[in-house]
Amino acid sequence: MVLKDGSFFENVYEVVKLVPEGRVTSYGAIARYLGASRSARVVGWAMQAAHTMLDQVPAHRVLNRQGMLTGKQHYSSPTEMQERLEAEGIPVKDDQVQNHEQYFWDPNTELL
DNA sequence: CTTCTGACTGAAA
DNA sequence: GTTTCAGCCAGAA
Repeated sequence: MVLKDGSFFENVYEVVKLVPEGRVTSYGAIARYLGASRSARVVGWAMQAAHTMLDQVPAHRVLNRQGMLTGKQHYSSPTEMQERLEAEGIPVKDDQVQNHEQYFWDPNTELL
């Protein structure tokens, strides 16, 4: 997989864009794929910047390791993220994805 | 320059 | 099972 040798953010965006529809991933998985397994925070922080990016980044598919919609609070509407996930066939309850392991998409394992 | 914060994670108690 | 602590990095004040 050829990643852009630009800023760390672009790498994050690229990976997030690679997330298949109906699947979800975690900040740590992305961070680890980029070689910064302990920089998951920066990934999440990059998501915040993604909101200002012209490129559409499916940040709604990025959750924490618990499968909880930690970032829904940062969306235009707190329900946008949940509804969007449900629209892709991902059941969400109490800000938490049901069977998140089933929908989990690890770039290190799936994408390789 | 220093300090703080954060859409996180993993280990330790 | 829960709660707490430390580490990591980029940007803003």
